[in-house]
Amino acid sequence: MDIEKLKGIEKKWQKKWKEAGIFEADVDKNKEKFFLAHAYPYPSGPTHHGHARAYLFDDAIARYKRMKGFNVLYPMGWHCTGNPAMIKAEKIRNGDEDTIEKLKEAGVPEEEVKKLKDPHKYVRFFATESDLSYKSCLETVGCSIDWRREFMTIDETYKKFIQWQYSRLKELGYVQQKEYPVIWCPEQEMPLGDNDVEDESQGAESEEYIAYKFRIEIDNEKILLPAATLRPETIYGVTNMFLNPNLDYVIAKLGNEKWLLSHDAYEKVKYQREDVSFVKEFSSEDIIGSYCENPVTEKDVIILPADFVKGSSATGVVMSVPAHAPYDHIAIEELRKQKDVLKKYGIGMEELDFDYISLIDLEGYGKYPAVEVAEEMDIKELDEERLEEATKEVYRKEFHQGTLKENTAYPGKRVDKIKKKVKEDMLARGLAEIYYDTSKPVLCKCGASGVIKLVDDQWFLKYSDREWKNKSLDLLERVKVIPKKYRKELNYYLDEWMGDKPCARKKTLGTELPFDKNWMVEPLSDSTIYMAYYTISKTINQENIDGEKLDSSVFDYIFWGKGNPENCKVKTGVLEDMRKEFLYWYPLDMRIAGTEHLSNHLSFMIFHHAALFNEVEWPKGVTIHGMVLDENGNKVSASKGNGYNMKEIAKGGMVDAMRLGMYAKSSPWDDIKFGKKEVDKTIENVSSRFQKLFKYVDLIDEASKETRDVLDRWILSKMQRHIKNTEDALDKLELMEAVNHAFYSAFNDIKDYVNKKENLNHDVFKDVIRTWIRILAPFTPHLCEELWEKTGGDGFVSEAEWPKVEEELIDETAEKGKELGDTIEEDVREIKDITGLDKPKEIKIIVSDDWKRDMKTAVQKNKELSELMKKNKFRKQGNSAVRYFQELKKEHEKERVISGKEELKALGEMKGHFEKLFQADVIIEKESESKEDKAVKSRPEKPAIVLKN
RNA sequence: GCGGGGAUACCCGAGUGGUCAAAGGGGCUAGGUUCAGGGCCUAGUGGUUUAGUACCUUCGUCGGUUCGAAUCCGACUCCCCGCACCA
Repeated sequence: MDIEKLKGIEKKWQKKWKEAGIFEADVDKNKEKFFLAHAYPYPSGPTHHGHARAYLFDDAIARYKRMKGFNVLYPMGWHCTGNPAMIKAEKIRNGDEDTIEKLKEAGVPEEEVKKLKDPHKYVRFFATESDLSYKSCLETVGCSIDWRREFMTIDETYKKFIQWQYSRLKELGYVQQKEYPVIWCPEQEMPLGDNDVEDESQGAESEEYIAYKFRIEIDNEKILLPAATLRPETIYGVTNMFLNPNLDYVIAKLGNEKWLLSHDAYEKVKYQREDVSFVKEFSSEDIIGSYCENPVTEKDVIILPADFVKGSSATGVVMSVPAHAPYDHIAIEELRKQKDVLKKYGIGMEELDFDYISLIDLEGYGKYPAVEVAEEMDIKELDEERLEEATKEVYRKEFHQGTLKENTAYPGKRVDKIKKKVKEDMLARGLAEIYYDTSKPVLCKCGASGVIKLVDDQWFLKYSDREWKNKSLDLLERVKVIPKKYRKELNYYLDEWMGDKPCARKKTLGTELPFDKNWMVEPLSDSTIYMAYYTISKTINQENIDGEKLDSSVFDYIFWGKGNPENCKVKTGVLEDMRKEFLYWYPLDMRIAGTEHLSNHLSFMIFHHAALFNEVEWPKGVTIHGMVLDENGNKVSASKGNGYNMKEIAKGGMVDAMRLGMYAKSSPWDDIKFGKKEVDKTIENVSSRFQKLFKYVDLIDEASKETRDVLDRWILSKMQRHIKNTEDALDKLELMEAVNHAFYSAFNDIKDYVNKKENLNHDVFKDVIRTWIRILAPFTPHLCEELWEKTGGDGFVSEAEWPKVEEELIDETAEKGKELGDTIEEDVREIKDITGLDKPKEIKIIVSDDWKRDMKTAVQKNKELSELMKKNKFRKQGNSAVRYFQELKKEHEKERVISGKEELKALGEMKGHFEKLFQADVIIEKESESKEDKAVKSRPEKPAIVLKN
């Protein structure tokens, strides 16, 4: 057999598997089921070997479980709802060259690219309909999927399933409508995600300011100065107000109140409230130098000029708290020096002579932390960057460690604990309003400036609901999380981090909310319990059930057993079948997803299962897979072009080599560095071993029959251990460990066996090879099918029974004997090195006497010297016995000691091998019968060795 | 900032109290397979040392617990990942 024959091997077996339908899973009450579901892929672009790795994890497990006798359900669907495909399609429609070029580079034929302007075509192309698609990728690498259950999330039938889910969640009170601030493009009138804004704007968030309404009278009219801050508690420390004399301000009517705002702020606030109208332009210079009233303390504070106040940030009205804000402190210091400015506004020096008001106690600082930090950092002027740093420092410390003083309404309270309450109190008293702004300026890719818009009819999933959270935590507690380290993180997300989540969007590919046709279900929110859909999608596909027939009563019956099947539009028998499938396959045994999905898909799955299903139907396992990085540590991705399309690898017939390499690289949940170069190298390396494997298989026929010697017994014993170790590793999902045992260790042993054995034992060798093929089958299925067939296996190896460990073949003595042989080889080599006796004519191996073995066993049992020396067999050895005793005391080994007879036998059986290896006569003798001086040096399992010329 | 994870020899990467100078792979070195190369095989790959031995130093840094630590505890330094309405 030649490695060349590997070409085409994948296709050959994939075709046979398909024809035989061996991965199609149906209800079988006589078999235990195993249901695993990988996160269904979002087909946004071409696939590569990075994708393959994630799914190969599942495949090995699915194949192993199948061989272990489980009825395995391994399905796949396509998550087509969402925006990226829509946006890409739109770009193609608009002739965006970059997008088109990238697709061509990735291998999309020119004439196809044009067709992808339709988002539905786009997702189909990358889901199933091309060599670049996910389906092609999964099929090419040999994933053992039941394709009859395939579906897309834009199928009418699936949409009905989603609508059922959302109706029921709403009935449970878990879906609610409320106000919500979004970053908004005023030009396009749509919310802006990070993908929609220029790079420098990415990461911008909506920030909730509290605007304190300072009061002033202008022309006998009460005007409010809304000073916006993120630190509501500092209202007690305000010494003055800052307005920018060079900025455009307006007076605007908000409800019944008149506010003074920067022009920019006025434009923004219109998106946050409906009752906003323009009154007039206003020059801040008219009131700089006058006083306004702090709404909380009711004290008057002076309005000072400040160039640094920006119109684009918050309201353009700034309250100054110099004791706790370095910026304010430095601004006042600066102003004190600017006599001409003060004079211009008629501000007397004495008016700047106010004391700072300290309101927060902070350990390690005096009354004015802001002043101290500014001094420490040696900030003397309005150096924006460094003041920003200082501000953060003060803010952080005061927030986490500070306590409010007597001059506030919250004396003794920790800032971090009371902040929220201060805000609520002030809002309740009508002294302040919420004002939203972006954390940094947002520039939309269309060129417009983003603003915060308050959407008032957004639908939310109420993940903040304590009862729901508790139920979900209860579910999590029963879930087996692999690897364990992610449980903590998951627990944190569920318990603390997750809040209400908007679950609907205006514009997206997907499903309408059943109770509000203005909204579509947001793409993450339709991927929560789809594993349940796999249990029925087979029937839906086969019976060609129309979406229209799937109203909520159908799902009520299938998933809850509620209602009367007679009243459903689906035929009763079919409905019963679906119900049976669901009951049989659920719960999900293993859910696989990437780490980035912990805080969304996986958490959502837990929440939604907790809400909608009985405890017995709750998912039982969550497993994380890692991703593939290239040699520079970058994620392998279609846009970077640093990945292989699987078809390229399949051409050489090397899919299995790549599979094995991937498994061996690291644990499935860890990231692996596996760039193109490394893929090439790995394939080269593994395939050379495959070559050897073929050679071994060919050897079987030439092998002769013999009685089983120590090497035969050893290799059989080792194979039992390899079975066991592989099995144990696979049960823990430790694929790397499993491959290390099943492939590398077994390979090394078999190689060793073949090298050392003079005449192969036909029976033994065949048995070994056939065991080997089976434990390798989950990893390299195509290759193993080929070899299985060649070695006369029945049917498919994919369906073969996982080899059972035959306890009676585990032979410790043979293992020890073989080890002994290895040690002797090593020792002889070493002695030759040291002595320079390069080609000894004779090698004497002197096996230690039995009293040494007895003493070793005795010492292992913690016997004392005095006790032992009472025995004749030790006493007659005299001093040698005492010295040996002391030597043994230093050892920690607790392994069984083999007898001198066993040792002699094993060595005898390997004598021929030694003679061949060293090209010398080998003499084996007992210590007591040897005339060599060195004989006394022999130890149990460590014979003395004498080389002679 | 919040939460989670990590630091192991030239490189990648196992290893959670003694059996650890530390798996496996790669690289490198030497020898062999006898004609070029590759492939394959064998051995070596912290240091000193020896008829097959023993000792010393080492697993981010500094301390601690222990008869004994890469492994446990504390502090520190550095790195990675997630922070949502987006798949």
